Amino acid sequence: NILMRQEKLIHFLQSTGFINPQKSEEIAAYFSTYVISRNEYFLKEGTICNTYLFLENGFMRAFAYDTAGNDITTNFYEGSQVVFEVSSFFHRTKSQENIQAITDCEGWVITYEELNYLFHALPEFREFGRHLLVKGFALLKTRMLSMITETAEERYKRLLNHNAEIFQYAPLKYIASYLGVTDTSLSRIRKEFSKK
Amino acid sequence: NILMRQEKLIHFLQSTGFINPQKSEEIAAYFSTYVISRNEYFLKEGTICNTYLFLENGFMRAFAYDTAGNDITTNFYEGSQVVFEVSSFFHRTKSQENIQAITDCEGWVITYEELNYLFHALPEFREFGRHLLVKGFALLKTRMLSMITETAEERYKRLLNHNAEIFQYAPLKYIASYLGVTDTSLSRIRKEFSKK
DNA sequence: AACGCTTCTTGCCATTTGGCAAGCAGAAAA
DNA sequence: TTTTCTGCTTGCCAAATGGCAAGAAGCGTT
Repeated sequence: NILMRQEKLIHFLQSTGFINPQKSEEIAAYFSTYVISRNEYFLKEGTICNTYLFLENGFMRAFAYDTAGNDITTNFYEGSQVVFEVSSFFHRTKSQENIQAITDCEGWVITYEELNYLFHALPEFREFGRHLLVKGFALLKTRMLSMITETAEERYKRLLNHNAEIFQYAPLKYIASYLGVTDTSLSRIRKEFSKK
Repeated sequence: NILMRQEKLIHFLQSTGFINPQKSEEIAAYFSTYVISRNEYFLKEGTICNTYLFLENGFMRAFAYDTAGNDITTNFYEGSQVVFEVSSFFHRTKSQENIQAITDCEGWVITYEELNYLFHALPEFREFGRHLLVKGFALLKTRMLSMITETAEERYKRLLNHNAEIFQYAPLKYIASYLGVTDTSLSRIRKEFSKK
């Protein structure tokens, strides 16, 4: 039974308080199942992000290449989060980022057209969408401030406290570039940290 | 004549292509004039941001305090931009940031209630609002990537190219914390840069 | 004009982080 | 099983950035 399996999605839709249980099920019905294997791409740079994914299980990461060709992790995603490239999705422009599964993943998706239809038809879903967007914005601002005011070790601790599970699945180099240090430095930071 | 003086606002409303000239004037009519003198606060931390400001002339900056009590500039604003703290405004929560005029400023404002009314009543204004939000998000992502991949000197050059006017009005220390360096270092970077 | 205040620069040295390369261990592939 | 590849660590040294304090320069106020 499909509805049964949408439990997490329905719960997520209700989580902000904008959408009541009945509407949640209604909205969830628009979503299709989505699975992706480890190392496969959800989004490739140069393409337009057309899929709005609710990630139910698994881990993913977004990354971009800097001018020297280094792979920089820009974000990590874990279960019960939405995954999409905001700018490409809403502005219908080519993405500058890649999004890749770092474990096998399962989730639920709708297309841009479907989402837009729902936004126009359901004010509460619109509010919900804006809430997520604003929350993501605020999170990024916090991370920016952390990048300016904290040392690499403090940022490491912060990630360890808030997203400990990432460390079980992502190789060190992915985490290092996310924290804004080299993998060499992160290895040393981790060594220092383990002494304490 | 008020309408005359709203030229910049009306032009701004049309700039994304979502709002036609007639609707622009209609929407602009909801805005009230706003003036603020140098060093005065548009928003103080601990209060809820209730004002959506279109800045017509002047320069402002947002800043927060880190755990050591240092004042960190999180953003600069110049004419023909909107100024508000996204998270506080939309989530109705206390702001963790301050926003301050760094020159005398003039602009146009609406309240949260007015903006919300317009969002619900006018789909095109809603689109416009989302467009700005997404654009701000994308800009912050770019800045984050720049913070990770570029040296302080490169970030300095980038700011100089994109927001040269800021340098005429903001003291060095404001710019330094925005770039993620100390004012001492920025002074040296600037010295090195001027040699070339 | 004189004073106080802020801003900016600079010297000295410490700390943080990076770059490179070697080595090791474990996992995946053959 | 053997081979190959990837991920992680570590030593050595360089580069970037910070912390502190002194001094110079500019600005506004009285």
